[in-house]
Amino acid sequence: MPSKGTYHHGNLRPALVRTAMELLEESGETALSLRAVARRAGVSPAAPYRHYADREALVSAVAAVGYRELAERLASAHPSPSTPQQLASVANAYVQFALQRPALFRIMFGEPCDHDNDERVAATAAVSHYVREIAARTFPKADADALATAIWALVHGLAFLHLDGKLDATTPSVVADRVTAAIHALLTATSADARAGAAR
Amino acid sequence: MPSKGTYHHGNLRPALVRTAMELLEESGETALSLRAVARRAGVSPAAPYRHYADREALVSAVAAVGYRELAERLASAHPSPSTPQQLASVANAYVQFALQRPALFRIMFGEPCDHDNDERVAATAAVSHYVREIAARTFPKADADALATAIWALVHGLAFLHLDGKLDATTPSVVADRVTAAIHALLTATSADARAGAAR
DNA sequence: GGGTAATGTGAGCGCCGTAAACATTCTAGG
DNA sequence: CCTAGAATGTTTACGGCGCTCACATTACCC
Repeated sequence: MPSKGTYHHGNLRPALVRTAMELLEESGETALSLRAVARRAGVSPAAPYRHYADREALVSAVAAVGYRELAERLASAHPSPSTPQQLASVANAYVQFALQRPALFRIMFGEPCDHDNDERVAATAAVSHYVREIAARTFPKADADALATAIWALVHGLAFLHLDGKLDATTPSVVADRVTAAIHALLTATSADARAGAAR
Repeated sequence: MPSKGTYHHGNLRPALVRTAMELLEESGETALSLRAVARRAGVSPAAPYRHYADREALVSAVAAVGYRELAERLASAHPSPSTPQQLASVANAYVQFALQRPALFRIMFGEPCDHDNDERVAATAAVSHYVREIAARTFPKADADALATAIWALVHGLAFLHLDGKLDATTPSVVADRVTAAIHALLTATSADARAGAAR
């Protein structure tokens, strides 16, 4: 039970990532400086170094919670998709996440990641595994790895192209339609399975 | 015919993008500072501001030549693809470009782009149009726009996932195989056309 | 040739990441 | 309980950055 003299913050480490997250949503990725985070957390510029080796380490921590939130979002779109439509809705959730939280998404994927961050590689591995599960469940006869890769890449690419305005996105619903259409095209690929499960 | 007293560089504007490009290849994107570019170009830190409004403007110029070089690369993979195999080879060129020049690729796609840069939007529009052409030629009966979007997204996503180590890439040839496999899956999608043109 | 626009310089502001030395608080072990 | 050390936070400082402004130099056009 802290909050006495305020010399020691009491719970800085998690507070830093939370603060960084807020700053990210409010002011974009360029504003995410270690000093700004410290300032907003009410602490001196050097304090964060007691908990994170450098700026990159903090950013990685933020990215890690981003991965978790993305995973939750996908799961809530559909807990365990096994039909093409369900797959499409998960794909949509992925792209919507990217569009609603562009700065976070860019931090997660838009810059080189240090491979020795366990928290981060674990989180991304989880997403990867999740996609693979979906692919295997939806198209049991297909090569799960290849299919999962293709699906993830397609969705990921859609997210990034929209994020960069390369696809003249307008409203979210237009984006959604486009995503669904693209997914639908891919689905038809694994013909045998798709014909059994797809609506049309 | 310059090179007298060296007060005036004589041709700074293009020299800046060239220098920036070199710096990018040698030292990565984080090292691409306006000051570093000016230093290497043998000019004072404030000089670039006579030619580019700010750092972002110079980066955009670099990105624009990146788009042109990417377009050349794709064209040289195959001038005007009209079969699935040719399409796959172009896709491979795209991913290889991303892996061989990661810093440039990230500058092109990994950060928000200002929409009022004519040079840049023109260049990206060219790539977009090129992809659409390929799609239309390879699968004349398909919805060219949707298909082009799906193909570009798939390839773009593959590039980025590899770039971020999300797909445990090993050798370039492994990457190539994966790209080809993914493309092949997508190709089968537009069933009617594909069955006429695909090798199997 | 001389005036004006284009181009480059220098000094300086405020921000950043990071390090080192120092201060305060927490926590175990005697 | 009390004290030594480990944690945690502060201060100060350094160099690099983007960017601006006043000024110097050069090029170009009448």
